[in-house]
Amino acid sequence: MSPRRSYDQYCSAARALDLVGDRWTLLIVRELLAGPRRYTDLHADLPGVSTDVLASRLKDMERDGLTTRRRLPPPGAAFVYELTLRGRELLPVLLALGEWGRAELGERRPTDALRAHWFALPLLRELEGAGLVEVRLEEGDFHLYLGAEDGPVYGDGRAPDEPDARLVMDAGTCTALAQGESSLLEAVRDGRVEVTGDGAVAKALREA
Amino acid sequence: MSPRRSYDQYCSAARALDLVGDRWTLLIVRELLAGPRRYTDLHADLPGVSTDVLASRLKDMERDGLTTRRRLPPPGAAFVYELTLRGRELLPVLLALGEWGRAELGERRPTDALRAHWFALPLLRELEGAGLVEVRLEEGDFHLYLGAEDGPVYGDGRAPDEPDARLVMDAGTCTALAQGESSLLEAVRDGRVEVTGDGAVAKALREA
DNA sequence: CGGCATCCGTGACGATACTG
DNA sequence: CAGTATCGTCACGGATGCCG
Repeated sequence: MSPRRSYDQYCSAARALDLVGDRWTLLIVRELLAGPRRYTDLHADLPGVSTDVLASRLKDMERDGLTTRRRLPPPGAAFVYELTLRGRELLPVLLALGEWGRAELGERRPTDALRAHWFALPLLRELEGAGLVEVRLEEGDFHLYLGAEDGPVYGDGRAPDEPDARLVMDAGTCTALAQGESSLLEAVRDGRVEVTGDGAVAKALREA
Repeated sequence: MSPRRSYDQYCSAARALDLVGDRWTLLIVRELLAGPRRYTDLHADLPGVSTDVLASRLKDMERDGLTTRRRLPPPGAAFVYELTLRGRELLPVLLALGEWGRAELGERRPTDALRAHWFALPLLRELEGAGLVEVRLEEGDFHLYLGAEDGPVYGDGRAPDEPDARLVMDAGTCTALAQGESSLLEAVRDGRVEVTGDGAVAKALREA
């Protein structure tokens, strides 16, 4: 629990940084945009964060209305952390940061951790309103909920229902997309992304 | 000089936070969006930052290509710090943070510092493409460059040239705008903002 | 006087160990 | 599984000193 070290500036950006400017906080938000996660899962997908800092951040975020802590129903009764609506509204902040950070991404360094759903953020803006999209990579699968009013923005693993589109690509194509070196449309056109599914987006992508 | 504490994640948002996630960095960017500033001016407009941290951040930012250090011409030959193009590209990040932080702004606390040009950020999106706009508040004046390809995004004090529009408002109206409680258009319509000038925006605002 | 560098006390951070 | 406890280290904030 931090004693709230505020910038004490009457500026909305400074106020935002008072709440989400601490180390790890925005990356926790990025993880929780994938839906409810348990403490251990968060810790596993945030390599480098110490257990006490993660616990402290989750308490701060709950106190500040960004997350809620909920007990899962009996079989497997664990606690999960979940973004509130207010927390999910941080998506534009992460999108802006991710857009800016593309130029710094470069090639993957040997020390860089990687999770499949981290590729969700750069794809979000290219698939606006596409419904449910499943993406299969060598590193794993994830899915995107596009146009959803509430609930998670993306999720780990395969889509829970039949997706409107399914994208299969190799690691190189995926990193090129993440770096902004090529657009999704270009990658599809070059045959580097295999598109299946019956949704409108799947058809639009195949026709392009 | 920091030994670069990276998140080591192959994610563009994490990469961005590697560069601008340290305390004070994004607020220094906010200050430099107002154009070249001297060390002492930065220190004065960032109450709470210690001298060594400010010097260290400026070095890091220069090394990372966000800022440049330049010597002013002879009369008053001081060093000024200035954003590079890459640094100015952080504007969308600050806009997203500012938009999200509006809900946390509330009334001004007794401990809150305030500078007139901090009100520039919330006004930027409401005056898109408006040219040169001067704003006069009780706390001081500032001006906005809207639609400029490069150069500062806003500046302290009155506009250097005849502005396309000049806005005069009281403190309450300005804080209401900053909080998003009312739009600029509404405030003009309610007679809480006095609009003068011959530019297209000035006329459009007056007619609304 | 502007632009830092140094020193120092406090607190945040990261790693590991441990517990209900 | 979900954290708490402990500890060494480093970053931060404040004050002061130095040097052009």
